[in-house]
Amino acid sequence: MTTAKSDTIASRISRELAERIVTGVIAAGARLRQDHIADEFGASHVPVREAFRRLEAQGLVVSEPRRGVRVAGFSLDEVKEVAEMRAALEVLALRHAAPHLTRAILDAAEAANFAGEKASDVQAWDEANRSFHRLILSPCGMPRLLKSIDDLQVVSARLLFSGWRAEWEAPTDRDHRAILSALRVGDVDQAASVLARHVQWVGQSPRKG
Amino acid sequence: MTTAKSDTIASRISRELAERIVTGVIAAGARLRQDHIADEFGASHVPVREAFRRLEAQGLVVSEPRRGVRVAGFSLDEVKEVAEMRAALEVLALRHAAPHLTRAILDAAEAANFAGEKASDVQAWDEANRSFHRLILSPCGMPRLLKSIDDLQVVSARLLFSGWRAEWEAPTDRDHRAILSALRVGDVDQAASVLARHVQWVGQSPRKG
DNA sequence: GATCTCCAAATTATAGATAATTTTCAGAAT
DNA sequence: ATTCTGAAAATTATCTATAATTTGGAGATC
Repeated sequence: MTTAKSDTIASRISRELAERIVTGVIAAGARLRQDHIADEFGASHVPVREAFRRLEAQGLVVSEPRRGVRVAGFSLDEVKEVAEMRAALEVLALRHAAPHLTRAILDAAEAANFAGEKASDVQAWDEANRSFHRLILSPCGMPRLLKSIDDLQVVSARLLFSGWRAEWEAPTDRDHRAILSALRVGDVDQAASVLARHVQWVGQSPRKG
Repeated sequence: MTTAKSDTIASRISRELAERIVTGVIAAGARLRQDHIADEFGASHVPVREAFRRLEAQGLVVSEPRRGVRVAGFSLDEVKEVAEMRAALEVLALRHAAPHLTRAILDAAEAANFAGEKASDVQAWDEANRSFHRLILSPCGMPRLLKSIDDLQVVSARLLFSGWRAEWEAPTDRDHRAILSALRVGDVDQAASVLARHVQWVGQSPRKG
């Protein structure tokens, strides 16, 4: 819960800002002023600027040379774009991960899915959903690919938090189950196909679930 | 040729360092020391640090919290990984770009391809190759996707420059031609399939063409 | 009343200085 | 000779100060 003691200030700031952006505490398009943020964190603006660069790399903010930094907007088009990228990359990761998936991993993924279905708020569901995907994709052993997927997933999460918020109920995740079933019987194509559809569906309901 | 006058120092430094890394002037694994680089550019280390963050985002350097920054290595595995990511993303981009491709664009791509075949050094060939891909993919209208592809292409280029160097001759690019032919007759699937194979081939010859 | 000009305030970008951490290496102990 | 120990040197991370640029708006002009 508490920040890992010996982390750099810049990374602490970037994590905190990322969370605020994803959860909608800071709205899309809002301008981020380095001095104000530095004040708030009791730091100087130098680490704040570095945090900005990281957020920029993740696609959470956009920065114009001498005109400052603002939270990246997310139009329907952008959401779809991210969803399609995720679909393409997650399918790639799954194909490479499949040969290394063990019974134990699939069981863990099933547990994560179950946790998601029992989640009482968006945060918990998101957490479980993330775990599920990470569990079945990590064994691909492609760190750069996994990093990209992770960044895209973070951006996707903005949609999740913007759409609902208060009233929310966990959907029974048929897709996840179908993916697991297919993987258990070694039908990678089927699993990949469901995964692709699943990821794109997530990016399809910008107003209504 | 001269640096765009009113660019920020940080971005000038990051561009310059990126070029050195890609062309192999700075070797993989080499440590980058902020003060030394700052001295060399006649700047302070603050913009150097920001440049580091950008290079990190592009995957050209890796940074460990208080232990500095070093040029990212590129093992065979990493090269393959990047190639596969490129293949997946370029195919996605092509599928979205295809409906917007005009005769004029395809002609321009053909010209770029021709320029590549006549290129006398690696640099020129790389430039032409980049143009070709950019021309046929840009019309997809997905800026984030294009940015990702661009970053991956930069990383791929390291391989190119490391492998050859002095003696080098431009290959007649059958794949590019095949892609254009397929696109001209509207066979997107065929074009996508050749493109995927093509991109992965590039990442396949780490020692020998 | 609307638009333009120019100055003040706010903000970004860079420099220079300082604190904290890691690396290096000489010398002691085994 | 090899492995520890510890202090000096190098390096990273941060802070404070300054320069340069942009933003916002008051007052003048049409």
